Amino acid sequence: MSTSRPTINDVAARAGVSKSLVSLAIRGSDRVSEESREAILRAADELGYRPNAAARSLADRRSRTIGVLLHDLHNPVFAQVLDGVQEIVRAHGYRTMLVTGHGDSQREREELTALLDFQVEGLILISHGLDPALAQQAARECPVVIVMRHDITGRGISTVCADDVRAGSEAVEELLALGHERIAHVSGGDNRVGADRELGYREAMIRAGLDHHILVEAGDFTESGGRAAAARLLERDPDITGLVVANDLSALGAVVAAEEADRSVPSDLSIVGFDGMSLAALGSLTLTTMVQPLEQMGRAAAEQVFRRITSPRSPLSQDQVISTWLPRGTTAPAPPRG
Amino acid sequence: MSTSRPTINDVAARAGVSKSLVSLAIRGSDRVSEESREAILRAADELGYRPNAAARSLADRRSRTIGVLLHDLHNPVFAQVLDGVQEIVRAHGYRTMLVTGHGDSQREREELTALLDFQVEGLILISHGLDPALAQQAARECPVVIVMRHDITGRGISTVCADDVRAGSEAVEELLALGHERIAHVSGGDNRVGADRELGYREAMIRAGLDHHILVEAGDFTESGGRAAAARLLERDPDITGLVVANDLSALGAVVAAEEADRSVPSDLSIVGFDGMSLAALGSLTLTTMVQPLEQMGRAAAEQVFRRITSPRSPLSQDQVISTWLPRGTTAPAPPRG
DNA sequence: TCGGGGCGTTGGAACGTTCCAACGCGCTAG
DNA sequence: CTAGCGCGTTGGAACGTTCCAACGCCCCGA
Repeated sequence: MSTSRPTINDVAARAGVSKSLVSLAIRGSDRVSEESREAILRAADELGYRPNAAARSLADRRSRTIGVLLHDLHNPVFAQVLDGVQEIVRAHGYRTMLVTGHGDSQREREELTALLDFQVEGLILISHGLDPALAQQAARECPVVIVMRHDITGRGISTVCADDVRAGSEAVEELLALGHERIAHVSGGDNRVGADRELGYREAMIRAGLDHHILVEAGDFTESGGRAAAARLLERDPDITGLVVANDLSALGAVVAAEEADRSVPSDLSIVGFDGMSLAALGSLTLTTMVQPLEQMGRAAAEQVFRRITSPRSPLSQDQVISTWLPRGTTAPAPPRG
Repeated sequence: MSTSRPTINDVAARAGVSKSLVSLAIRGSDRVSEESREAILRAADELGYRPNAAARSLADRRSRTIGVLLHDLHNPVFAQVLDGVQEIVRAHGYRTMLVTGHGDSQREREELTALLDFQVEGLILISHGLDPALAQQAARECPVVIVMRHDITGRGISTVCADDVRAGSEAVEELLALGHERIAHVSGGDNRVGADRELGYREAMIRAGLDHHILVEAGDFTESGGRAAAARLLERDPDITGLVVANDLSALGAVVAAEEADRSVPSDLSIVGFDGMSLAALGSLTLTTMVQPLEQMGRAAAEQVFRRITSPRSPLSQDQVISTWLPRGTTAPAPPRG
């Protein structure tokens, strides 16, 4: 027993067959005699043989791995999308390789590079801040599917998104139906998802003839960003009764800001988020939100990747999924005019 | 330009040098002349050359990768530990390869196998349900550090844990100090972390002479499990005024159960969690908890892995970190006896 | 003038696997 | 009785990289 790992050759020697036959047996080929198979598997077991994944992917020039770039792991929304991705990837006998960029473009570039160095056969990008150039460059080397933003296009890029503009409008319309008029918006910052939801907000306000009540402060999809932006809004216009916040995490922050400003939710102030993250259903005040089918988006993305892997000429898709209104504890009819 | 990727040989041909020199130049060796380096880097750039990680780790016999097994990604606690791990791993110029087992032992075995096939140089295991045999087997192939449970030992295994027994006791003692006596416990189920926190609870109750008020229901570290267990406790003994819940996620569930049982938190019922997960600080009712230094635990684990990689004979450590009481919105003095 | 040393450079071997063409054997059909 | 076939098996080449021993060259000192 030497210091380093046993190889296929060691197994072959021990079983008294050739390395080729060991290779076949290990992979479960049916063209190996029962006798040989048995001897080989026993030898492998006795030696503690473990196939070397690097040598494998070098020899067959494929890694059987899908790379996934996530914005970060703290927003549980990404975990939900990832569950959908993993389900499909595993069903295909592939593995996922997961990296996060923490919203830092330089770091996202490094992580993406590492994935491509690993010869991932497909790439799923789930990061609202993503630099389009990075995605386009990656798409020259393998199929790329971008989740949650549709504004990055190019050769080899498919997308899976929600109907963010419409969802933005619907959030407003539901508040209108509850009698709210002074509805303000905490945006998601400088990225397409945020911009779309904001656009939906603005359009719905205009359609309702409430242009003059349009009021927006920039958040950044984090809880603290949402809290700060909501605080600024409540200071700018104390008469606000409705708040459409760009995502659930920020909306949770907005709830805190509301209470700090002595507004009780939902009786004084209604708050709506986006995403439907599972943790927002917890706590004493469960969040009203525009739910996105997160796992389904993950599954759709993975399926598209495999479609493109198996037939590279298959058309690029631009999937869109539907968000739905989920009223919970943070919305109520507008208070009577004061 | 063939259909497949350019290799080091293509770069060499284009730059008019040998592949060996390209290899050196790409890795930034200083024994390459300025002239050659320039020609090589230009050629590589023009061809879109990308080093093949599989070939590299095969030739090197090292992957420069640390494997991390996470229980799952939905509990943000794991993301926090992971942040600490990544910080150290990146500082060493290594990469992390992340997998999750979702608490399924069979799946954890598969994922661990895949990591070992990839020749990870070290392994960090963060999963309370982990099968000890898996860890022990893995430890025969590379350094293993287990986070959050100290009961798995063996050759090649180090641990990084919190002082769970003491933390369990301290949670009780803080409630005692607030005047509570009927303090019940939602446990974390069949694993060591849960068992330790429960033990701490029991010991503190006994020390306080409150043996007869010891009351435990089993949760499973999830929000729904915590909710159900808390509901059972409140039904078994309506006079409970304090609830020590095995982790924050379950404690959030317990808050919901309390409200469903018409108990207001914290005036009727005080609730304490464990972990200090960041999302528990959100919402209208921020959770009182025994905080663990999660990122620090991640850093400690990664540092221990590298210590063992660089000097394999270095001693196995059993790090313990300190949990601290963090009073927030879910605890209050005990209500007067009814 | 020549020998030696350093420096930039080189080809070949190795890493552990998969693929491929080809082998020998026994069996069957002609 | 033999040609052909299928089956289980085999060695060698390939995958893209790193490492190593050795090369030629130039410069310096003797």
